[in-house]
Amino acid sequence: MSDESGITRGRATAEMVAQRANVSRVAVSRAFNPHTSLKPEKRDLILRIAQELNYTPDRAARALVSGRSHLVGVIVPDVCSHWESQEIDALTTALQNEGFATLLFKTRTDYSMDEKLLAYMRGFNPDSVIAFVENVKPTTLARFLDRAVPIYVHYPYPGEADDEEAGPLHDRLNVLQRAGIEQAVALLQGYGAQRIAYVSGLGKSRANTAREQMLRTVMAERGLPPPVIAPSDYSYDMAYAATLDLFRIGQGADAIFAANDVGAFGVLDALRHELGLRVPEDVKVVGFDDIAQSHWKSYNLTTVKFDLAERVRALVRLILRRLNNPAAPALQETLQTRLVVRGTVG
Amino acid sequence: MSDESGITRGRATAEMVAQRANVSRVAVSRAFNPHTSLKPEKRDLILRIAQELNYTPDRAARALVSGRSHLVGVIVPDVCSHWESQEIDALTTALQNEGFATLLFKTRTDYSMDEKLLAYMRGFNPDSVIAFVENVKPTTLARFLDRAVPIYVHYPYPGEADDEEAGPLHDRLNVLQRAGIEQAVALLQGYGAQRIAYVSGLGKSRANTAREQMLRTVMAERGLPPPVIAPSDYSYDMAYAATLDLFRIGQGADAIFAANDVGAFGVLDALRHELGLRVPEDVKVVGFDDIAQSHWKSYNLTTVKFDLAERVRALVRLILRRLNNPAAPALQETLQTRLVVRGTVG
DNA sequence: TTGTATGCGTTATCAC
DNA sequence: GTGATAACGCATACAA
Repeated sequence: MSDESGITRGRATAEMVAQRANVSRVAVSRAFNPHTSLKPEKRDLILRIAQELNYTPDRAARALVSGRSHLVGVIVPDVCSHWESQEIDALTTALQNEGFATLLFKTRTDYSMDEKLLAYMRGFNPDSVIAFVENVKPTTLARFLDRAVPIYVHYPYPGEADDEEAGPLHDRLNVLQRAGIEQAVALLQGYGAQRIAYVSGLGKSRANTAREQMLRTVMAERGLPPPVIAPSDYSYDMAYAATLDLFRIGQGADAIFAANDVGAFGVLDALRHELGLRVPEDVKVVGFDDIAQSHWKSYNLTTVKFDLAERVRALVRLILRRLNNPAAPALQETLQTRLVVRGTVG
Repeated sequence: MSDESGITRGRATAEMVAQRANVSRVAVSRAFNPHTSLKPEKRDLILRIAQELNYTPDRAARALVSGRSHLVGVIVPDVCSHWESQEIDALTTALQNEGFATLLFKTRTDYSMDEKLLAYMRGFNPDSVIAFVENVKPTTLARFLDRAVPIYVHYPYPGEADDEEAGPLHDRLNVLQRAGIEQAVALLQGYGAQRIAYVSGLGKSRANTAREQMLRTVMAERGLPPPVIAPSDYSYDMAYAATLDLFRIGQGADAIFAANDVGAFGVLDALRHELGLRVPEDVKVVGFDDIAQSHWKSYNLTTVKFDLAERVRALVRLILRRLNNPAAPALQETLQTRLVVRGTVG
């Protein structure tokens, strides 16, 4: 617009940098792509002038021609859910270090990931998409994201991992929950618990059903009666109410396994502040996730831990490997769990 | 690539839709821009075929020509900080409804928002940028984001709001903290508290210093001695430690005002679980934010509330109004605070 | 209402 | 090592 005035208003372009440096437009492009060949002094000059002019290559234009947006879509039902906010935080940091940016999308809280959202997201051309929501089929995801690489977080059912010799159909992160759950049940058993209840997560969620199945399997293996299921939805309030029901309407329990830490907090508060029970003397409690709040004194929760840092590293590895080699067969990473012992079992 | 095969591999393009619908490429573009003129039946046909082919306009290409990326950059030091995660969540939902997407960027935790990040962010061409970090100068933000509109969240000092007749220099959201703080101090005073301590947030943060100044002003107005300052950094752990110091090394207090709710949780746990004091009988506690956890039974915190929904609506209004009228003078919105009374004062 | 031509800022493909 | 030229996918001014 005001090109003729010599004053740079608005965004600087490669053309403008080229003019000031007395080089071609293409040289400027090369200066910003390390693997290209360009005389070092020339590159330095260009980069210096670029900085003076406050120039950065436009990623939209770059995406158009290179097919890489350097955007990673992340789909979550709830950013403020504790575990997810911590994962988003770590993921964003990691992606930023690799030259990517996190693009956030929210689903409805009822987990109904509709095609509308996927179509909407596709418009932004993410290079990759990570779905925290377990109930979206990888095929649906893939159908809507032709260019993007979906990463699927998978929670195998007991025994399922053994059938995987054929290899997965889609890139994914397998979260193996057995180790942590076994350790938790052993600890509860060691302290004399017999009647173990499970305050569930959202019924539809695969993470929840896999967790419940695994608990059931492990308890059976160790000679315990099947767990009593108290239906909940991962939330504090619902877990609180479910615990009241369990003891007022149901038969109570020696120990409660919550589907996540936030739920465990609801269980603890219901036991202590409304039912007048002591933890761990009267009832023992175990959670799932090991979020930052779990070590707070009011809760000091014994819980099954995912290693967040390792989980994020695995996700980033999956993304980068797929981007570097689009034709490679489906990739897979696995993540273990383990028990963190604190004050709610003893 | 395999255009000739008739099988649509990879991303569908407007050209392909046009061919199938026997219309020009431009008609397809028009079909997706409601304000353009196109015969309704033709538009319907195009949209139907687009859906069949799984076509969505490429926003990168659209951004290139329209100058609108429909991306809103959000800069945060910590996604998992409770207040911020709730704000990001609400903001993402609201933006999504308006056709925008949230682009997340993380600063260092020491709040050193360096120019490197801003240059990095600029590459993605956000239409607007919201900075939660208070210590970045609006002018710096504006310098790096020629095309984007920075929205600045501002916490006026006591009395400062009166000088604003000249109008602000940048679009911003003013958070007026006086009302909520006044109500809190009045309540504390009503229950006989005299020696009030302030467990601070991060010293450098403007939100914190403004909060502290306002508390000091209000207390002076109401004839109370100045607050004892216990330095902290918004975190649970640091607030916990600061509280121990306050009572073991310092002179203690009748009431503690924490700079945020999470800090208040640390204060509560330190008082109850380590110092053996009762709340509210021995010490009264007030927080700031009213995050979702504040109503949990273990804390049940009396706190000064921002209305999250209103705050997000104000931010979205600012963004849209600026985008619709780039030449308008600096815009401003204000947000009030108020006290939510629960169990930690009484 | 519709189609043609042009340009957005960049990278890839060629030449040299 | 370097520069011209052609895409990338879309929206807009203009002409019809």
